[in-house]
Formats: sequence, C-alpha cells, structure tokens
Amino acid sequence: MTNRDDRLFLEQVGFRIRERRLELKMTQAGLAEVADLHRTFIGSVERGERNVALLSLRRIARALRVPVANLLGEPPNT
Amino acid sequence: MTNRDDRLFLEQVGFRIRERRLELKMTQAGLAEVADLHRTFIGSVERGERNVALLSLRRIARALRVPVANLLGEPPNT
DNA sequence: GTGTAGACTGTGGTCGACA
DNA sequence: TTGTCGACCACAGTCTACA
Repeated sequence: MTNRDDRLFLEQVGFRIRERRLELKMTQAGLAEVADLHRTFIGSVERGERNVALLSLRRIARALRVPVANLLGEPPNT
Repeated sequence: MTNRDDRLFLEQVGFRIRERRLELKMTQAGLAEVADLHRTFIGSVERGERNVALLSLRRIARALRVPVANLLGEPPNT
C-alpha cells in the first residue's frame, strides 16, 4: 500500500497543484499562507509524497481558486 | 478547524457515498470489503465524521465505480 | 525559492464487541 | 445491517534549521 499506482496518482495531483500555483505566480510559502498550511507540507504534496486529506486539499484548491475536482486529473463526467 | 463549513462539506461527501452505495445495493460491509477499508470506517465517512484521505477516497470511489469528482458535489468547471 | 531532515502532536484508519 | 465505544498504530501536518 502506497503502491506504484497510488504514488503516480498523488504525483499527478501534486503536479497540477504546482502548475496552477505557478500560473498564479505564487510561491510555495505564499500558497501555504493563503491555504493556512505549512510551507514544507505544500512542497511535499506537490512532490506527491503526501496522502493529503480531503479538507487540506480543499483548502489548497480554494487558495488556487479552482474546484477540487480540477486537481484530480480525472476525465470530466456525469 | 473542523468548523461548520468543513463539517457540512464532509457530510455532503458522505451522503453522496451512501447514495451511490445504496444505488448499487451494497452494504457498508460489502463496500468496505471491495474498497479494502474497514466497515466502521466506511460508516463514519458516510456520516461525515472523518476527514478522509485522498487515497482512501479514491478506493471508495473505485469500489462505487464513479470518479472521485462525483463524490465532491462541486459545480462542473473549466 | 525550494528540498530535506528530524522531532513532535493530532487524527486517519483498524479491529473486536455489543446494542 | 448499522452505530458506537474503546484501544491501538501509522501517518498527516507542524515547525525549526540548513543547504
């Protein structure tokens, strides 16, 4: 558990967060402050090292002004 | 932290999980087995008592054969 | 500006038992 | 069949410090 597939998924989520953050020209520290999370934690999430909890992901999504779903990289649906 | 808004969000996610589970005529124990999570944990998630982690939410979504985004109850976007 | 490392606290998640 | 109640362990998330 935390097999290859899981890691890949978390890495993709992390990558989308980073992409969006850079799009907004924010730093990790800046995002951390808006999301009310710690800077080092944001960094490890972006690297796909953390199995982030739903409420934290939502805080990040809000700080990036996108729906949580946009960070998941799933096919749009139903 | 775990303010009213957060609780409401988790409750909505929980409700969507329960809705979908009943649609598939599964029991909590049945869902738990397919998702490889514990029965009591599924129950508490459905009640919105748990800030479920992303990988666990994904396991649940897969067991319910829906994208994770479908459980979030967000407006479709971008 | 970011990654890493370590120590720490709270809670995600397991499990068994009983209503 | 589901909710609840502990007891328990792993890890989410904080924080400081240094490259």
